Amino acid sequence: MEGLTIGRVAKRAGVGVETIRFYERKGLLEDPPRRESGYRQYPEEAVARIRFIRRAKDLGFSLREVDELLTLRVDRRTSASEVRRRAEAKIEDIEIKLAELGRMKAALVELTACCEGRGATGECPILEALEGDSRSGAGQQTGRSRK
Amino acid sequence: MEGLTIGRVAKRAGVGVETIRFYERKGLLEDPPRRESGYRQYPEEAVARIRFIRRAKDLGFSLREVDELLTLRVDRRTSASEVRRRAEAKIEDIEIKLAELGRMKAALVELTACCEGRGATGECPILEALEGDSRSGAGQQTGRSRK
DNA sequence: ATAAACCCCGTACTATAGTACGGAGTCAAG
DNA sequence: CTTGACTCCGTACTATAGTACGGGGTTTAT
Repeated sequence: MEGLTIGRVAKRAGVGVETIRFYERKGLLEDPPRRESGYRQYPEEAVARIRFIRRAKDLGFSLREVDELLTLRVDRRTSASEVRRRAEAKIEDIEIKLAELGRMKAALVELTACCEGRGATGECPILEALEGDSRSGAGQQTGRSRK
Repeated sequence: MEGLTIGRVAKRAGVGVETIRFYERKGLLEDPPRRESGYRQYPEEAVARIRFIRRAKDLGFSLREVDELLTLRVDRRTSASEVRRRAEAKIEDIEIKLAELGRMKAALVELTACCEGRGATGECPILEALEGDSRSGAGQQTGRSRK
């Protein structure tokens, strides 16, 4: 048995078969070799690639951006300096995300501290925690009406 | 002039007017008070709230998750311990994202180092950098436990 | 007081990222 | 050699997150 079938890859990567074919159509996964029967034969690395796509997507990158990340490599068409420039841009994107996630986490941590400190009657929503502590009172009332 | 018009809020938050109405329909923004003419009147805080929604979305949270983040507050319907539990779950989500972003950044940094070192003929794609290094840099302690 | 700019609402359309369907061929076990 | 699971392909459908449109009323700047 040469290579993995699409179903096996899907299972290992934790996605559906359809998703793999979809990524292939989008150019995120290159077309794998086929058996005579037409069945796709994937190398082991395909699993890592798909997992990467998933992770990046969950971090707020679009599939287009993921593709840009994945094709960041030095080859005959792309100079090292060009790759470097693009990689640095991506690093900056990531640093912004890291900083914002950090702030968000800090706000949540403060919020849990809030819960600890007061009883069941505080307010302390995340936005206040984020802004530092704007002003007291003035709390918006949430008119709950889920769509 | 009492409060901001939807257009002003949109401009300050960096979104379109339609997006604000959309968030309102989705329950992410509560229905603001109106003038007699029917015009929405927003308080200043609405801008921060919309910016928060945008940031969180760019970090890979769905609008539903953003809503969950925004409604994390202690009020009469929600006990402090419940809020605490939910907040802690969110903190864990964020820590996972932080760890993955950290790894991704490390891989990109290694990639740029690659570009530096070799000429225009290397390969060194991001997946290799990710799988390859394994034990240098990448300082995030991910706490692989849980779930 | 008039025109430009803004806002109202509902509806319809778009892009992204999948998911599902269905008829046909293929593979692995019993 | 048959059966059931898996694969092929194209097409169609879904959910999410907006965007655009169009016919009106309202504000505001000249």
